[in-house]
Amino acid sequence: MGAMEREAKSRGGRPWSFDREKAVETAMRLFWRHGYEGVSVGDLTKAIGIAPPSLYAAFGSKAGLYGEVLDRYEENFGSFDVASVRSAASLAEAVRALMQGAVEAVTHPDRERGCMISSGMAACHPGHAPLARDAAARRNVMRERIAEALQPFAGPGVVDRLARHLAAVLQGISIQARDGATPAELQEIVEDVVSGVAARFPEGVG
Amino acid sequence: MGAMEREAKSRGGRPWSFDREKAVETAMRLFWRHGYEGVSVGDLTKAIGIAPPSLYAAFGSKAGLYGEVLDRYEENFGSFDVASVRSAASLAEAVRALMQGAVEAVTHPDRERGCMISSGMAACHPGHAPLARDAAARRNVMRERIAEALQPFAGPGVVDRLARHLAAVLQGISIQARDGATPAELQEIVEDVVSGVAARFPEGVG
DNA sequence: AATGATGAATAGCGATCACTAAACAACAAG
DNA sequence: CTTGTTGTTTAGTGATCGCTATTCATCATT
Repeated sequence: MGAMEREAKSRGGRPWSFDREKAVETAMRLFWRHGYEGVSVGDLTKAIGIAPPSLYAAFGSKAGLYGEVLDRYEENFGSFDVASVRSAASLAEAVRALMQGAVEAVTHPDRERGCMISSGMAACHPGHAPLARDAAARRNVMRERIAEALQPFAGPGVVDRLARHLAAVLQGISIQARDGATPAELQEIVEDVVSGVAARFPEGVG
Repeated sequence: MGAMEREAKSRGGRPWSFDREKAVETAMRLFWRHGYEGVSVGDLTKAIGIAPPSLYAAFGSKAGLYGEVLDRYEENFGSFDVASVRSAASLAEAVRALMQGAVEAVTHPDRERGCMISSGMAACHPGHAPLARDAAARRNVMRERIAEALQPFAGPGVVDRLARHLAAVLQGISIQARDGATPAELQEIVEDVVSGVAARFPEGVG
């Protein structure tokens, strides 16, 4: 049984001179703002405060660090409040809860604007195609998570189709947030979508 | 009056060895697929079939060529069929015409998928910030054009707000088209948006 | 043909890219 | 201590980046 998880048992040797978590966080800030191709290894090492070999020893490659950043991003910012969505009183209210959370996330004053997953790695150098595929896969997962969260409110056909619709709106909201749209303006989009859903699915619970 | 347009009057000297229009088209294909930072000057000169100095003589810089590509892109693909939108029978039908055209554009089998403006230059190296600002400005113009096309169907408040909503959906549709969504799937998004608009603005003409 | 203007080709600029070999430093275990 | 392990440091690797000085080729004009 036991999941043989050996606690950070010292393996001997020189300890890390930098905080790995903080390094990922620093890299996230850079990648979030400038994208994968807009950040060089030199930018990363300078911001983290280490030399290139340390970065490669810890993360393998620039792409490896980027992957770890995306994992961390999804853990911290990529997931909406599923509970508040599923406990909504109607499909329209569930959509509102979901989208309001997203608007707050992409316009949070203390963070970079936009969503790393929604509008990240849209186009890139052919050599980075694996990263682009990974980004597309993460967008797909995001859409599936939206569908799951809406499960209680309608049948699978309606839910999957609506999830794609909402994913599109959220991706557009991410871009407009980057472009400087105000939270109020983005909230208007949310209200319009909610109104449309409410009109088409009046009060019903699947 | 007179728009002093002097026809391609030979100014003496060696003539261009390459077709400038075709060069822009070739560059467009590359930038469209791989983004600005994903295409090198070497890629461009190799694809066009010229040496770097010729590219710089003709376009000034990589960024200059990119700008010319975007101008050309907007002329050819960036504008929807305004006439068919404005001649629609209702606001909902106008929205359908507008969005259907966009879906066909971003999933055209003979062209690169997605929209260069909608999902281009979302994040980039700080040194390319002017290009990112230009891209954001073009997205803004796109939104204003949508609003203009919808003018006949509602008051300015409704139209501007709806234009932002539609712009977001179209930006998301561009990303999903790149990610491999089928035209039918994207068309479902359109129908959902149209249904919502129809429900909220029944048959009315502003 | 001679002249002047213009584009094209060769070759290479300095800078930066992602990445690493080799030597040193800091730990645990013996 | 010595030995082994591991991370850090210095100093670079070759490749590629966007771009250009120079020279040559091709045109219109004289």
